[in-house]
Amino acid sequence: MEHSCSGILLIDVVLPLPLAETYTYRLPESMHDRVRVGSRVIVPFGNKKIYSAIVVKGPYPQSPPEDGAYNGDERNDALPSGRDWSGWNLKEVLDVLDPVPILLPDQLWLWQWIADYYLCTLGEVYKAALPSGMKLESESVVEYNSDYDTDTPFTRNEQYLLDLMERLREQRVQDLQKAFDASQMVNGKSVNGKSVNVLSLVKSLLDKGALIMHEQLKQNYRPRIVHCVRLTEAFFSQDRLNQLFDELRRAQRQSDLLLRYLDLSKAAAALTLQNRSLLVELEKSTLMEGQSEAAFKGLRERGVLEVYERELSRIEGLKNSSIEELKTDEQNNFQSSIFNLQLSPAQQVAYDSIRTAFATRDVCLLHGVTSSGKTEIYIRLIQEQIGQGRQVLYLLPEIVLTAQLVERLRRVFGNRLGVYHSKYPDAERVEVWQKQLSDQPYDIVVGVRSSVFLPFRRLGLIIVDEEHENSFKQQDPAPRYHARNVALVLARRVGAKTLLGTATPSLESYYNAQQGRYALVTLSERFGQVQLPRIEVVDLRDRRRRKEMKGPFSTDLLRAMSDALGRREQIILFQNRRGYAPQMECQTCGWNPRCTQCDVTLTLHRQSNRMTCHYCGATYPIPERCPQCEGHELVGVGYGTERIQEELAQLFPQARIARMDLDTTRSRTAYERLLYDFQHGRTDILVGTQMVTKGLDFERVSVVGILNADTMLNMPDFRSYEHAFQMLSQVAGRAGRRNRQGLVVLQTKSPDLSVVRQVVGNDYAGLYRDQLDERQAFRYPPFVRLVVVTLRHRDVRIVEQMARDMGALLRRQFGNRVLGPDTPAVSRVQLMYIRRLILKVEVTASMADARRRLRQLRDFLLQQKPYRSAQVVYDVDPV
DNA sequence: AGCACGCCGACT
DNA sequence: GTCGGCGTGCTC
Repeated sequence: MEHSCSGILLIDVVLPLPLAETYTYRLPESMHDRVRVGSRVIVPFGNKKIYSAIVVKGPYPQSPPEDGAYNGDERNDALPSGRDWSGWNLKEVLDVLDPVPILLPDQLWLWQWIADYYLCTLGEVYKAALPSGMKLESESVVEYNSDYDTDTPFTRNEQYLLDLMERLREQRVQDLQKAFDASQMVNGKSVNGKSVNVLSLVKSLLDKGALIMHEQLKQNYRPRIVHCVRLTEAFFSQDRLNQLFDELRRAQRQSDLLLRYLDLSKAAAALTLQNRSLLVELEKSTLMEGQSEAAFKGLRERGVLEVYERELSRIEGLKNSSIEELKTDEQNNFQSSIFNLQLSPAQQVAYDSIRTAFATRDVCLLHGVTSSGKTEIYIRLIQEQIGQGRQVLYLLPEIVLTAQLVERLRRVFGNRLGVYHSKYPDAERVEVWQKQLSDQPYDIVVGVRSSVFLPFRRLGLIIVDEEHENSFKQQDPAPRYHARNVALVLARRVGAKTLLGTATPSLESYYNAQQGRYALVTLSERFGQVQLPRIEVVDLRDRRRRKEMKGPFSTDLLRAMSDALGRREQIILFQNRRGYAPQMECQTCGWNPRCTQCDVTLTLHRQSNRMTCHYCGATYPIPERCPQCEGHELVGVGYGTERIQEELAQLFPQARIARMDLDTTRSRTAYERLLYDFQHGRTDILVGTQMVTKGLDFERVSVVGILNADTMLNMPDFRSYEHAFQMLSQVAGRAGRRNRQGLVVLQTKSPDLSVVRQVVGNDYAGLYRDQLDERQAFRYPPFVRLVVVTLRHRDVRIVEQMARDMGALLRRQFGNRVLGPDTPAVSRVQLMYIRRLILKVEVTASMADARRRLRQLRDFLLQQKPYRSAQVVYDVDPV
């Protein structure tokens, strides 16, 4: 088949690397018709590496016709126009992965917008945008050369490795050392306690030709295998099961798990009719949501349940189709109540207002107090969009995306709902992506930050729930994008509406609403006549003086807690520090252990019995004696969640206490189990960090304790009051569900701060007014845009000089809109010294112009000899 | 980001 | 004398 413009065709691609440029490759004739903008291709890059790259331009002829008839792809005008490659020996594309592009034109446009706005490269956006299973990268593999004739002499180690390689066949270079060491271990060899450098052995063997090396693409996509669970033959009888439940009287979790299995698999019907085929196939992961792995093991060992593997077709997940059928009675009731979803009068008014607003406006801010039932309104809006053949993207901050919410939405939307979550296996994300490209995409996708990158063909609405949450902003690797703002840009591009929902709007969004840029809908009534909690402020200094403190607990709080426990109600305690004690101190000389790589004190963790740096993650053993004075008494100072939990166990020995923080929620299952147990009343007190503040709905929580609000109130950040208000209001909102008013005990040393009064009075308007005045007076967002410039270098003197130079250069361009350089509170992380500058750009000024200058400045500075090994990071619109 | 190339310290 | 440390420059 002849392509319309035969001859040599080129394409420009972006690689998944932090490189500013696109790269041009020659497209072999056989691929001419199989590549389009948005396709992935395999290309060689550098000496040996192979990557999957994304086509951003072409295919286009090598030399444009004289008359200039060729315009390139009109959607990619923004990309650098082709240059003359004649005389160059361009590399060839090795393979085409997607004849049908995996990116839609609007997405590529969005990538470019993000790269421009957030001052990063397209490659960095590529890396963030695609699930890793879709970004292939090669790795070096070495192999025994069987054609090799053995007359060259080898050293003993070489011969040893060669023998090993003959047995192992293909090995990844990065795994070799491990394989070598392991083999030596088995053979009881020890080379004077010194480890052999395998890499150099490999190199000499490669030189001698005894080994051969080549590049291999990582096999990242595997067909998805799911583990399914079934009841064994032996227990497939009503009588046998009854007997079993009897045996399991003392194994609560096992019997719960079994009940759940019987429930979800519809075993009841199957058992009554003695017909196995009525059983619904059940994925292990579905069964295990919130359950204990140990309990599962128990049932397996009893021979009750068995596991089998099943390969899933790429698109049609078993999970979705089966879940839809799995309905317990409770769920069925819930479902019908959702389907004839009766909105309360207040909800109805809000819903109508949003619809009216959307008739003429593109963005609407829904300001609804905690527990006002925003989700029901979302569901209505989603149903409406689906009814019109449009798709919906529902963005949530990571932690709020719980099994709880997904199950609830799934009951309404069944297999029209997709979930895009970083804690799910990557294969799942790849599947969601592929499904979105298929002709039967999900109508609604619930997802975290990165789901703004998913392809949608008919996007009608983006819901950004908990709009104020800072986790929508990506912090560390570039692109440092804000998913809410990207969502707004995407929606405008594709003509979709955006709904921002929250109980505590970010100042920016509320300001935009006040300015008339967004419609504003307020929902100030809690759903089902639940009252807002009463907030009692406890003055820590006063209680300390009056000796009314037991460790970190005021007697006020303890009284409220024991009352609640007496009524069999639940309690949430919020302490924003994980670990046992945030600091350690020698009782004799006052010495504090510090991280060797960072400028911070170490946190004591009792669980691991080590000291941990919360900045770089390094851990250290606890020294026996103080290295400074030889003293023996090294004690933890202050309270982290671990210690709170421990003290509670002393104070309330009968209460069941659980802790929820980064350390107890490493895995998704652990996280879900904590929530599940709390929700089902298996836990009385839940102690936790920020995590407990996020949109979790529990029926029986009547007391919320904030142990120390001061850490939040004293942050040296112009947003600290805004953040404190958000966090305190959110955690307070967990208290008080049905028929009883909840109580929040807020402990602080500064009870008179206006922000504390505003939290108590649920006075968002007051907070907004105060903060806005301050932001205006001191020129902070939303009146200016900020760009934080961070400089890092291993050498203090260089970073300091560089910061001064950067300051001078910035001031030459931007005058007094520059603050700094400053030394941040944590001035060194992972051996890198840090300095910081802040640029304020008036919202009326051209941000595009400022960004261009910033790019130039960075390039210029990094070209200076002493600064080459420095890092310059721009954070646009920091949070 | 890799990776190769190139110039200075502690070891077979 | 060499191995190997990481500073520097390049990748279509």
